[in-house]
Amino acid sequence: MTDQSSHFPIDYSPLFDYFDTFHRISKESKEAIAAICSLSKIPKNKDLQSIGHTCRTIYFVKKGIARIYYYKDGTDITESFAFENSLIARVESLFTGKPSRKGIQVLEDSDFIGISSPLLFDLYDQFPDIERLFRKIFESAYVETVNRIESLQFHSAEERYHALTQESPDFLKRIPLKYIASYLGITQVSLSRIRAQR
Amino acid sequence: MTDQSSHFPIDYSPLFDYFDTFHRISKESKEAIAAICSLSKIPKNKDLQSIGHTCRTIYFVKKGIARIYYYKDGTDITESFAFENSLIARVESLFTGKPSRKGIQVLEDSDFIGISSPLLFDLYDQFPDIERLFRKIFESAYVETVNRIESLQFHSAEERYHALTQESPDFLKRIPLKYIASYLGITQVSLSRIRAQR
DNA sequence: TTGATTTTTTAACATTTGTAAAAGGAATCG
DNA sequence: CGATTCCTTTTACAAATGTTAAAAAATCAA
Repeated sequence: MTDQSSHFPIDYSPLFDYFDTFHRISKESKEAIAAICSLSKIPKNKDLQSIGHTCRTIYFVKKGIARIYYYKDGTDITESFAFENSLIARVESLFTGKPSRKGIQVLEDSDFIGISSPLLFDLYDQFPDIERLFRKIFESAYVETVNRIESLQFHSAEERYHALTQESPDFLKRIPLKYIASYLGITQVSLSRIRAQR
Repeated sequence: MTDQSSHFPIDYSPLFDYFDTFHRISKESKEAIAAICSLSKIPKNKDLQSIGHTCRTIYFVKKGIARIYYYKDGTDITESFAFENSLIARVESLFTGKPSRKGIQVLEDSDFIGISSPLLFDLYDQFPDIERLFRKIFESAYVETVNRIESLQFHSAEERYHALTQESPDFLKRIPLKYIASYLGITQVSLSRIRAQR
């Protein structure tokens, strides 16, 4: 446990409110989940999880923003962002057990509730409602990812940028453009050009 | 039930062998799944599922190839392919219950085992091992999709083409290039150009 | 506040990819 | 077999995006 994590009393209500939007679970199940959580406070620009380690924690963003990133030929690329009241994990490592080539970096001073994934998966046997809850959560994330493929596969960079600004104006206010560019699959220069026209 | 589907005795062994690679389920669970399956034989170039309908069937490809496709500004775009011994479904409709803008077309004379998804989801309550099986199947599909995003987000068309030819030589042998082009996120002309160099 | 650092924009040019049209090949069907 | 249709390649040109470098703007820290 680092000095950034703690087992001091945590307010789990935002997490459980989030869970409720997918599937309601019993009081006992909530207690079982609470027992495998810890709080992490990470300052701006620091890594919550570093590249090369296997993903063994699913994070709920209580406050702040995080991004999953990796390097392609030395260039920093953002795979995804997570705002308040959402989960973030490097699923390609979480579900395969392999080390991740990706890291999680924090873009503002942020608070996370970390859920130990090995312990969580153990709970599935005893609490079927927890397994169902996370099944639904990841099914929903899967759908989002499929829709993102459609966006990358056959929308122009300009279309993707405008879709982003309309759907999530928060992106522009809170995330540096250099990170948004690679998220959209383009360079920072291209993004500047798109923003300049009009 | 169309004339292309039947409830005549089906050989489920390829399906259950496939399931076993994810999670072993009981004999009773297998029987319960078999009870909600039907066989579909679809001739080359016909649609297995047409655009506009809600996805209520998960298909296992026993023989042949299928692709999920849609139209973007009048252009036919392939989202994904499925070969023998894999599942295919329009998940963005399956998990949301909304009508799909996508269809499933068959590229060779093909045989499918169709699993009714509403009936399958009903089985989850009675057979937790079935829920776990499909949880793992879709987690795995989710991981594939995340990896595909990485490919589309920051690999050039040429890199994507060469990766495809190396990983799945079957693609080139069995799938028309016009479908492969849009799957890679490029035009047919661009693909021809990439193939021509060297 | 000031100076240093980081982020964003701009410019010039190279490369990749798209578009449209035509030609060549391959497959299909009577 | 021949004719038709569909698939793939090629060509020429246009548009989009990448690369590199520098300038401008914004942010950060002392």
